[in-house]
Amino acid sequence: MALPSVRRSVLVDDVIQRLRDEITSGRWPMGARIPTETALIAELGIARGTLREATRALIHAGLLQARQGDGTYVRATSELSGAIQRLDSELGEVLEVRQGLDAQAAGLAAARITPEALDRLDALLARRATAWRQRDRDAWILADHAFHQAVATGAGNSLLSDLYAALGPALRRSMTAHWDDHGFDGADPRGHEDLLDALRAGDAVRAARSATSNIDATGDWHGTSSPSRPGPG
Amino acid sequence: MALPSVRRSVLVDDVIQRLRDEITSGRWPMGARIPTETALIAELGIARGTLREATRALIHAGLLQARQGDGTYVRATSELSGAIQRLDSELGEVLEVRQGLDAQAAGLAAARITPEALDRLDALLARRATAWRQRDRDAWILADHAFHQAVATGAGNSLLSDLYAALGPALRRSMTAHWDDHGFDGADPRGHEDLLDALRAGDAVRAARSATSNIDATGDWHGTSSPSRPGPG
DNA sequence: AAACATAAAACGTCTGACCTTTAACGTCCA
DNA sequence: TGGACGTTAAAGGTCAGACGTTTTATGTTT
Repeated sequence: MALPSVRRSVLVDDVIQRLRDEITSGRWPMGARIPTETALIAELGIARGTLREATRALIHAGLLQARQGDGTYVRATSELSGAIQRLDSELGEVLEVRQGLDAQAAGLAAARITPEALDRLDALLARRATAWRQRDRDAWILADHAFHQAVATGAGNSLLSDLYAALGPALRRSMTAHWDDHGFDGADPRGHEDLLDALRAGDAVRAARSATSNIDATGDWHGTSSPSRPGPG
Repeated sequence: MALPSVRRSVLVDDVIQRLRDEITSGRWPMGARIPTETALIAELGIARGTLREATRALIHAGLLQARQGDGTYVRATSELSGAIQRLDSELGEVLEVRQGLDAQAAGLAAARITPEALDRLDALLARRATAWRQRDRDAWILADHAFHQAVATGAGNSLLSDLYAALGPALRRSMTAHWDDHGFDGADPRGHEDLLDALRAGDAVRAARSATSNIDATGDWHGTSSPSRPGPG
């Protein structure tokens, strides 16, 4: 017989899917405490061990977080972040990937970003500049990353946006580390005004070039970056 | 008390880490059947439920695959692939992300790829051309993807390479779907000779441009692609 | 009002049993 | 001899109950 087996689904997988749906659908929002094991057992009509296997899978995936004596909470809505962090890549590698995504995001956003998103980018750029003037490291990193993330979101590609978000923690760590090594001298005083202009003009080529012009962790093969200062920005 | 709790590690997490190490270290190679639950219980000195929670986590992550009545097998060495597939992104989105990674990979590879890798690229290109002449869809898709993957690997960035590999299944599905819609007419008869030339010359800018010149699922903002034929290539 | 003791609730782990599926073995018959 | 078939052992899947550990809330005391 070559019939590839009906493969009656494994109960645990159904439960995982069920719990996952509650999270991705938003019925269990970020940060919320999900029902207790006892409650879920009763509602789903399964044994505790089966439920625990399901929740453990989602905990490992990064979607849930269990706290003994307290409860289980929604920690994320995508498994990408956890998976990427488990690779614990080197900082330079993360920056290189970010650069590729940045360029693509900028190019796509030039054609798709909405006026409202452009306004938000403007505000984020202002916050970034303020943090710079005040020499506020954490605020600057946060604003810079929020700007880039907003561009990625403006690209209208949820996979791209999710990927960028998943790289977020590693990127912030990278930024902080770089900062601790070089201080404010190592960072880029320039803003992203040029990129924002390009997005406003709908100029994809210029936007893509601008997005990568002042980040370069590996040698400046993009040709437009200043060779002497390879800093995050 | 503000002491953020010593948080004595949870046993299951230790077990997960232990199993994960066996996989990533290669002691349990791809496709191998891992020891039986009974054996692992004895070796680790834990209860069956605890072990099952650990294995279930890795099963959901895509590293393991359990088959009732048979055993548990190593299915992958990275969790990225499973996480990305669970997003079930639209085909166009995957192609856009691929485009960004392609450009970055090509640019980096121009500076880092080894002569041996270049030879391999040459061979893959030949295979790709042969498949095209013989109108062998599956062989063509396989060779094309292998070429791109080899470029990504040649970039000397393991995160980039892993990401590209993780997108593989979705990309192949995308290719196949595109093919079923358009047949050989929709595909790109051009090869990647220009890209290979650029890599050989160490010309990063040309390599990056060439990598994205003939893929375009979203409008040809890269400026060098022919506007009339948006096909995978 | 602050500090301490107590109890309840939630997740963590263990034990043992039984079910379902698969693979391997051995037997039987053409 | 070789294939078909039935048996059986082994592996993962599910259930049930018990007890441990941690956190939070409660309530009492000083």
